[in-house]
Amino acid sequence: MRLLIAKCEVDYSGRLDAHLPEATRLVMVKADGSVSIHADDRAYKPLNWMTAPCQITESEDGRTWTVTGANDDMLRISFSEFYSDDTYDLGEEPGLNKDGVEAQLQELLAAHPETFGEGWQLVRREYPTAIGPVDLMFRDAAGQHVAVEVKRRGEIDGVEQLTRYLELLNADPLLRPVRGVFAAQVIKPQAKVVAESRSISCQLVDYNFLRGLDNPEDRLF
Amino acid sequence: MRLLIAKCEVDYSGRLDAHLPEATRLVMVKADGSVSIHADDRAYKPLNWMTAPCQITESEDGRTWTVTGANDDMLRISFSEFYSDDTYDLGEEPGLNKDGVEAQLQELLAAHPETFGEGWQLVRREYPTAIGPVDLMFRDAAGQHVAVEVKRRGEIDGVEQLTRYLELLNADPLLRPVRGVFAAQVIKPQAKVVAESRSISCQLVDYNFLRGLDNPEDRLF
DNA sequence: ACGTTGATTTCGTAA
DNA sequence: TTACGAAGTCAACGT
Repeated sequence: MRLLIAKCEVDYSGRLDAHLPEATRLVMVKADGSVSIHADDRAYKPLNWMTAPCQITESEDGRTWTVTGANDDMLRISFSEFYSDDTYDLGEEPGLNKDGVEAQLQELLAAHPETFGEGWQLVRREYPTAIGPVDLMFRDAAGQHVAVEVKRRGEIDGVEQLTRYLELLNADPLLRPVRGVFAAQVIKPQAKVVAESRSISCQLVDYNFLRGLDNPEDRLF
Repeated sequence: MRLLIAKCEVDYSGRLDAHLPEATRLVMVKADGSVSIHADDRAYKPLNWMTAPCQITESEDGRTWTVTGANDDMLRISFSEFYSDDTYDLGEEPGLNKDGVEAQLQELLAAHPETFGEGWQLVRREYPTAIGPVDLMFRDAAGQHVAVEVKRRGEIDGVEQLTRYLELLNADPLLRPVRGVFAAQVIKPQAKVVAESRSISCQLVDYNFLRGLDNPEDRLF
């Protein structure tokens, strides 16, 4: 990884055109060739960047870099002053472990249909439809189909999604009638209102509790 | 801006839980207090981060940082070795100018109603409704109102948005009937299916061609 | 302060 | 490879 602190001007042209007037910034070149230009605020996002794979061409005097990427993307950096220029070997990145995302929630709910009610049985996860897969399809104690949309945070989008699925599923005489359940760790009031106005019931899910069912030793009490 | 190259282990807990095993990484602390941890690949995204506002607390021996943000977000960085530690004053960031985003597409389409058909006339941009502005409102050759939703990339969300507007507009006896057109540089197949099932027509837009109409000198041939 | 919308979104995953 | 949905989405803008 090469870290440059320098006064520079930047032009990007590709999916859009963008220009950065001259100022002092951090220019980061990573081992995969990617380049990013950071200002002294906003943790997450560089002002400009080029994702790998890309190629850096330096001008003879080293004052201009032309970075070309896929699809005519081009980044041009014109340096007017260098304050520091250091290169480091960081070695292998062992990678990030995440825990608590939607996929895990879906997995846990598939394994514990009783969360929704007695006698529920999983039909399948990612139940396919013409407009995409329904997260979970169950049959309730009475054998009626129930489509479940799983979200970490329940917002209106999720209700819209489930509504589209239900429209489609209820057009199928072999499945009809299909109920809908909107399951999430938190459900925004607006989403709840919209869901209920469409007879979709809402189910709050306790991720830590469900995880505890599978790993009783992790359980706190 | 403070740049640390160090061997470290990181734990994040907040909206999810995440763990980074020990490895050498770049830790960046910006002037606004935000912290990000970068590996030697992926231009754009840090492995872990904390957005401002947040507070950094160093342990007595300086080997552990606890960064706390809003909403119980916490990042804990445990350092085992420091390779470099430099602080720079970058000064003011004059800011980024962009060109070619949705706003421009909307502007170009407003100036060129013939993109949609002969005899179309613009009623107005950002046509106001109770649930927000419609990107473009036209009258077609027959004088019928047409609401246009403009996107750079046409996905299902945009169709939903337009659908909500159309519902509302068609409830107004002075406007009714209002047709809908979904205009984008690319339209995803699923979005197209949903749009057409609701009698919303799809219009692909060539940004460079439209821009060429206004700046004939830029045109290539 | 909150909600909505766009983004050079990026990133993962399944078809 | 493509296409779609999620993201610790982030960030800007309007109410």
